[in-house]
Amino acid sequence: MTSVDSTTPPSTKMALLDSAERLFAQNGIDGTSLRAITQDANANLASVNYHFGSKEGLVGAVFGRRLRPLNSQRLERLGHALLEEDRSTKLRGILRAFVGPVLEMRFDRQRGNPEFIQLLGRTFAESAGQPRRELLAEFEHVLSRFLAALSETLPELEPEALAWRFHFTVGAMAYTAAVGRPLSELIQGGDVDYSPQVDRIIEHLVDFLETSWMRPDRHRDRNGS
Amino acid sequence: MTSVDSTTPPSTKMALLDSAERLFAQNGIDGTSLRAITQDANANLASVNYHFGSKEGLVGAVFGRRLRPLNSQRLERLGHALLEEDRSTKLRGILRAFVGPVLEMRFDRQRGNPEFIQLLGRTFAESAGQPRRELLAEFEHVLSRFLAALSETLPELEPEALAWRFHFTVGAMAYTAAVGRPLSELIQGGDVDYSPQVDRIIEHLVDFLETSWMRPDRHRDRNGS
DNA sequence: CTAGGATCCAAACGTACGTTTGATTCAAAC
DNA sequence: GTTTGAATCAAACGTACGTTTGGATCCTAG
Repeated sequence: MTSVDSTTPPSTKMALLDSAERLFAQNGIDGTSLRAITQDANANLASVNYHFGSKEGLVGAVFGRRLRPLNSQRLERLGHALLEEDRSTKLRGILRAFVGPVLEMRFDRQRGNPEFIQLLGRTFAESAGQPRRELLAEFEHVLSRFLAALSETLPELEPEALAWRFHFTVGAMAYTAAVGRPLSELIQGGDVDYSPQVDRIIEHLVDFLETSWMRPDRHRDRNGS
Repeated sequence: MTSVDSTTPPSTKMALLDSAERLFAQNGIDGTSLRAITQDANANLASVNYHFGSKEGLVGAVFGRRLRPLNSQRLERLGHALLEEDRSTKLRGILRAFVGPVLEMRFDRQRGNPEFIQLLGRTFAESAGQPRRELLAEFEHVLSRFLAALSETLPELEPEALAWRFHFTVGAMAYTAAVGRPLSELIQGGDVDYSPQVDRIIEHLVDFLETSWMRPDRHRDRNGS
């Protein structure tokens, strides 16, 4: 379930990727030692440097393995969404194409890799202001495609409003993916399994976002500070 | 400007807090060594353990110094907002009381401490799923007060919808505070100073949130999975 | 059967970390 | 003028880290 390719035999390389992904998500990248990873994967300490060159190489491999399929799926769904005619339906489709794959990978225990998404959000927050260049490059194409789609669907929106709304959209999604349960419950210390509710959570979020995106822009002639 | 109390002489203790806050925000808590902090503060390596007992003690002091005033300000503004009669105005007031102090502290170079907010968001993301207990305890009271206020203002909202909307609200705010500029610009690598636009950003976010909060709940009889 | 490349492994290397120690400085109290 | 306690300081302690090394082991092609 954890290995991305179930046909190949369980190689040391894959075991290292799986262990690293899980431990990175739990304790952070810097907080995870190669000793912990290799021990978890039943591999030798030197195996990481042999297979990936360095710890940094391992980090890149962990991200690349999941990020490529994730973004492909987003773009494919975006393509379908753009075929819609009704404006509201199209908007919902775009938003769903953007947040769906991430939240499914986060909450769906069957097909998903919850820990990778947690790692993704974590890494993004850690690098606030100046994200890892590799990570940003991987996203750049996808983000611009979605921005273009939203701009076409809501042509009356000014660029500034578009930018901020997209920003808040990413924020709500990333935070949901990173924290994984409502804050209110986090306080009470509950322990509910949210994996059966994936689609419900996605609909909650898409509802939340769609409403805000449809709102007319009121900031045409205000001034800050 | 950085020290919280400008009347007292520049003590080693305050210098350590200031340096730690800045370096923690830049490189993370684990990524910042006591040697870096004490060097930055022109203090001796052992001074941290003398004044704060341990590195963990220093971390707690860094958070406590800013968190107390921040949450006091939130509750005070919440009190004023609750005096409003018009529902929409009251809702906007509550949302502004919640996100305003954080974003002002993030973007306002005059009165604010941008780096602390960055540190806050970062720490929250790092601890995804199981935040630092101290940090959560500090917030618990504030969060429940805001949840109660929102529930009273929008009594027709079901608890689940309320919980998720509040969750998305925190997400959009936290992400904005952590990243600090629109993603679209982050890709292009721009270098605009957003500090003069504090109020504008807050209004964008409050608009975004208010619209979603006002939406009627449509999930009364759906089922997940 | 055997060469040779890929893989694994135990051990060690140098570096950086948080913390502790014991001496030293300094200013107020008596 | 002496005492006392807080504050500072250089130095060292033990631990953990990422990486390197060089030999052992495995597997496959010739």
